[in-house]
Amino acid sequence: MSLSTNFQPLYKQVYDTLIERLSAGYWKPAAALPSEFALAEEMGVSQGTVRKALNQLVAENILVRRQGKGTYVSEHTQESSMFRFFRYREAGGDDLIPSTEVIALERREATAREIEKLELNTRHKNAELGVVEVTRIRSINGKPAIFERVLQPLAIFQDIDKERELPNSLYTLYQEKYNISIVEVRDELQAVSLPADIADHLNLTANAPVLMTERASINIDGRVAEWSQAYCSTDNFVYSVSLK
Amino acid sequence: MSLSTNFQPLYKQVYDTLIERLSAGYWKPAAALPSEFALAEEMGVSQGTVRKALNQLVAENILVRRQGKGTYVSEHTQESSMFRFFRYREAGGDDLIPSTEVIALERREATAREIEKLELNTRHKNAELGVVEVTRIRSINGKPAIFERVLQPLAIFQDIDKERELPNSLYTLYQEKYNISIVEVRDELQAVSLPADIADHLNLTANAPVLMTERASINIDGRVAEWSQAYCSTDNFVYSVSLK
DNA sequence: TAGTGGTCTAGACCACCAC
DNA sequence: TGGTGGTCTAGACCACTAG
Repeated sequence: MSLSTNFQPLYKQVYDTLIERLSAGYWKPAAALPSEFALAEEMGVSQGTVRKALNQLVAENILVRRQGKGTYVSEHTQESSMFRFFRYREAGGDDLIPSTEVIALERREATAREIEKLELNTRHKNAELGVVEVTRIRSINGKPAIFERVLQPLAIFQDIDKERELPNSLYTLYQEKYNISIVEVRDELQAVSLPADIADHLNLTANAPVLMTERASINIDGRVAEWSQAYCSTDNFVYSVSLK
Repeated sequence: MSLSTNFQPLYKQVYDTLIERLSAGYWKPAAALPSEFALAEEMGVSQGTVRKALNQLVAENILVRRQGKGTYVSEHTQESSMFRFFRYREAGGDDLIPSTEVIALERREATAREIEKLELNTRHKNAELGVVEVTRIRSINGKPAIFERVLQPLAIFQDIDKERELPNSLYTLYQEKYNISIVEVRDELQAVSLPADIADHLNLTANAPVLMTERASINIDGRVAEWSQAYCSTDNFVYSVSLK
């Protein structure tokens, strides 16, 4: 076998091993990892090589390091999830914290388009095609602002429709109960006329121009874990994003 | 004087020095920097410390490294600028390359809001408040899709209204002629009703829902270099972005 | 005081490129 | 063949944390 085709730097191999363990839930959220020297000895590399892999994971917000204490699995708190992935801001730029109310919850089969968006067909033949659809209203300063439908594949979130209560930011639940750590979201935005049936929920007139966002949320293992669609009035706020 | 308050790691000092030189145009776009060892000797640090600073600049797309050849200043080509900062995509996800037509060009005073957005007041008292406003139509597949107004402060872009021709992606011009390297853009998106005077330019009906984006473009020195506003129909495409 | 991560150095070896 | 960046190691010293 040729080595050149398979060659991976040691730090990359260490990185992959760590990702694998984190994906498998080997270390729980907020848990401390072994020290750099301990990991280095276990994997048979130098401490500097482990450090390089750890720094990469820190850059991806998967780990956090605290000088003098240790290296920890990032915890998706309500606040950090909001701050990181919730992109609506006041026109001035101030952060907004929405409150959230679930208005419907249904277990059903995914449609063809949803199967594609959730990449359910690529998993395996005879894949579980059931999903839970959660419909929520998110309010800002007490006023309804965002109408959102979230799709959760049952293949990933077993019996999530049996949860007693859904938190404001679902990602904390995903991490704690289902070993799903969202590390990336992919948004697609369009301006559309507000559908009449949604207008009621937002106290807006039908056909008002609203922002429609579709979001695929990516797990640490690189696969789509959740897909959602939202309608948002941008009369009082903006979708704010920085590209580097 | 206390050292602790001013303490900066060596690699950070090297980084700052390099940023300063790049901002000043000490190295031109596409130019090769000295080798790691040469920089290390010049700055009195080890090669590993220089490497850490260089890698940071590579991560920020400011430098590119080619194994066996050297380290170069990133060049803002038409293609790379488009791919990096132009976020409109077909619903399927394929890249779009717009063509661009300038329909108006005016030199005038900035309004109060524009002064704030361009941060002209923070530069110095008696700052130059003149701007050039370029109005452009960007077409995709030959059909007008985006109506855009770009504001260029004369304090940064001297006599830019005298340019014979403006390229499709302005950032290449900024880098080549004005020593401005855009390293970040901050977008704010809203859904609005298409104003009547703009509807004509886009062959759309007035009041159609369109995406309105406001963009501040940030120079390598961290300051706003350009501010623009655009109206875009999203009937056939989406604004696509990934958050990590 | 002991253990952790943070910085910095020096040096070895490899892969790639150009002459 | 010589110069460049890419990887890896080993070790020193510092700063922070906790008992």
